[in-house]
Amino acid sequence: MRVSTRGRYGLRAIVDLAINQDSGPTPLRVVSERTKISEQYLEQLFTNLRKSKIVKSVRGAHGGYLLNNPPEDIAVKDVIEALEGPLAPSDCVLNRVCCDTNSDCVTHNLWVDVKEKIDNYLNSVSIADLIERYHNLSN
Amino acid sequence: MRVSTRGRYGLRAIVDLAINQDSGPTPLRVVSERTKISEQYLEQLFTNLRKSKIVKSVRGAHGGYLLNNPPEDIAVKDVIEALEGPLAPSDCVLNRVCCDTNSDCVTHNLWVDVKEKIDNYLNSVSIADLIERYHNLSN
DNA sequence: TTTAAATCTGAGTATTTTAATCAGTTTTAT
DNA sequence: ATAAAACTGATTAAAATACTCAGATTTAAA
Repeated sequence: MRVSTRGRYGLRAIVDLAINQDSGPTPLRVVSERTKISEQYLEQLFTNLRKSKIVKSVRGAHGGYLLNNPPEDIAVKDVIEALEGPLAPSDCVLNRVCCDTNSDCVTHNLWVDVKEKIDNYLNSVSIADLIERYHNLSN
Repeated sequence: MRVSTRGRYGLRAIVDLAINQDSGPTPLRVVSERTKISEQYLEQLFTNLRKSKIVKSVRGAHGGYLLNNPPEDIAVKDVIEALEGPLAPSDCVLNRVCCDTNSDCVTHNLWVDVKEKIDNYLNSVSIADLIERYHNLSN
């Protein structure tokens, strides 16, 4: 039950973008320096984030990435799903066909419920929330 | 964010044991037949379940496994943790040292909260609950 | 007292997933 | 022109997962 580095690194990168978004597009070189995530790995992650409309890109010299929406309107769930696909404790949660070849097997609904709990929570927390909570810690 | 087959298969095996526990110890051969999980893989899983006191074993001919407690008193969380160790969306949730080498990094508390949500839910559902919910579906 | 059914033990292996790199091409401000 | 940046697709290395294999040990019953 682990979120992969794609999701975790990507989320940290998005938070980094959010904090520094005033100064125009941020190149991945800079995000890489600040987050210590390799630039090439970030490129891979940002391909997904762009396709999912979490960020928009500015190509060429002085280009970089910008958030496509204000941090208040980006849920953590959006970012994680962009990078990892739908969260599912078990494959049977996504497919019609159940894990047990029995369409209403004993444990199927449990995993559906677990997914719902996680989805609801990650959908309730925005990038702005993360930043605010972080600042509150320092007080 | 997936529960491995260890956890999912193990849970199904425990439910199978719970349903059939009246008739004395159940050998893994029989659990294997009913659940379609290979007997050798079940052996591996039941080693963990026994060490975690979820089941007790009766060795020798006519032996098998029994639940160590009534199904009402076994939480799904107990079974999953016995088979997979503590659930953690990120390593930093378990270690003192945070993912970001910064002891209060932006995303750390998020993963702590996710773990808490999952733990609380899986702790609130017992094996007896699973069976009851399953029977209700058939009505 | 042999036999067969079962748990128990530890190793080994094949597959899949994850994490990351590599080698470029294309775009664009200066 | 040049340099800085996004973009693309392939490849590789490492780790985790999902098993299997080959036995040793225990015990009820014939």
